[in-house]
Amino acid sequence: MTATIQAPTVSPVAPTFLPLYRQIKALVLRGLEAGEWKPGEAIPSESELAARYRVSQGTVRKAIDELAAENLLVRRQGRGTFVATHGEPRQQFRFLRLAPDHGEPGPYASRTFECRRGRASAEAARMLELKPGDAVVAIRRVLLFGGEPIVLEDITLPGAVFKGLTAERLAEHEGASIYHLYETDFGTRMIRADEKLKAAAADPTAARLLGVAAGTPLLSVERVAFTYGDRPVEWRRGLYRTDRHHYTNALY
Amino acid sequence: MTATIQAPTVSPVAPTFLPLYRQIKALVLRGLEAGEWKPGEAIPSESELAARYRVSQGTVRKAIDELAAENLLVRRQGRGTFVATHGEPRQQFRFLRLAPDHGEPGPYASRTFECRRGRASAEAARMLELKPGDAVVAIRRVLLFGGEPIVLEDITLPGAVFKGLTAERLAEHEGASIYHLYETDFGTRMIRADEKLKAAAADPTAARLLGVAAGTPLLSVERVAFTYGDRPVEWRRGLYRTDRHHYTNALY
DNA sequence: CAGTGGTCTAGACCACCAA
DNA sequence: TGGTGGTCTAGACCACTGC
Repeated sequence: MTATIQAPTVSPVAPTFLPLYRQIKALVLRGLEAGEWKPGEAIPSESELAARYRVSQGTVRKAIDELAAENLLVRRQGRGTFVATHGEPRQQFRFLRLAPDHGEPGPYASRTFECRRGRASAEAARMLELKPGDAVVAIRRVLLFGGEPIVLEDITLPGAVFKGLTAERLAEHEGASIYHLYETDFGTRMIRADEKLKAAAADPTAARLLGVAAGTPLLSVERVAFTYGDRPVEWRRGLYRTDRHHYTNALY
Repeated sequence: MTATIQAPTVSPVAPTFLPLYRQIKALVLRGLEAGEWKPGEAIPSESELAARYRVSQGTVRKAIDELAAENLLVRRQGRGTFVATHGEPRQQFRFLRLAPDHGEPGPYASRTFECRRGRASAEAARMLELKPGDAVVAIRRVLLFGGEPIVLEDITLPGAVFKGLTAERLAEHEGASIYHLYETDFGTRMIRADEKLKAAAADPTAARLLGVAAGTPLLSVERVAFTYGDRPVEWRRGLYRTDRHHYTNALY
């Protein structure tokens, strides 16, 4: 059988042949993007999708395999396949790679200093693919571990997407992942992020907020987070105290 | 068919059921570990392995899929499946995540200052799972990009594994990945590494070798690299200048 | 052209979960 | 017990490589 769900896009250089399971993957992805199934909900069973798309279950399976490998879906044997969410404890710290040098991680908390609406700087506009002057939301907060301030973060969001975001709403959400808030209150699911790390000296403000001396070396983590279709929806810069913590990374 | 290559290990908590393809994977892994096929060489075809292990080709395929996903094997359509190697250009910088802030990466070079044999410190012993006082090789070198010194690295290796390693041998190898040298000259293939990142102030020595002022914030990258069976075989600490470069990371 | 990996199918059966 | 994902098989055909 050489069923073709949609004619393979003929583009220069790129693959001249799009496997059926990739087409199915694209269709499921479109459903996810359109919100056909919400985060935490189950998508239809493999056999149901196979019937819907007129392909074998094995083909659907391979499509879902890839989406699960990309952390967009979560398979649970005997129960079904679910749309991934940042609400579950396991996903909570998926994007925060900080670990204590010794012992177990202490209790986590966040303190928001600022949450105001403003206009995108040239840099913010470039990072978020906006036009300079477009509306943005700027958040400044500190993350505490074991009661100690460890991370100072400046988060910039496109104002058009995050309309009703206030300091109060953030405070209510205290303790949970901010990505969960994006998901539940703004229908925006984070799926991927790029980070650039540097070492930087603490300026007086950062030094005060983190409780270190000015000039102390800090780990600077600049992150752009993306939702479906590689659309950037968050730009943040974090300054990490690394005297008793470190940023972990695994290479394969 | 419910063929069982080896009785599933009955262990507490752990899976009470080991799928056939995992057993095949373990067997292929054993072959890789034993050097049955050398880096860069082709392993037997899927059908050949299927016949050898008395399973279907699909089962072999799934085993190889996982090994390829872990970068231990490389599939090349129409040609075969090959043992991964650090010798190919594509693998060259797999473990070096540094990128210039602007423009293309400049030409790469390394300069080795020191390569001496010594005894493992308590810390080195812990990192490399040796006993304090065991033989080690200590290397100090600088990595240059576009002629500028950017990284200062101290590498510690278990002396028992790296017997004939000298500064001369390192110099001859100039320009290529050091992991390629480990592979070709010492039969030790790096497959995985864990990194811990911190910010640190440049001490006088580091400052001199990197051409910055003492106290300049540097990115400290501590890495333990592993070979088959999660055996640590390299411990290194790098100090990165991040005034015009940054460490990149992708989160999924 | 032969040989390799890559895709797709159809069907059987197993492991797991919830009701 | 029924439904879900997970495994395994056997066979067909396609895409790619090298001779």
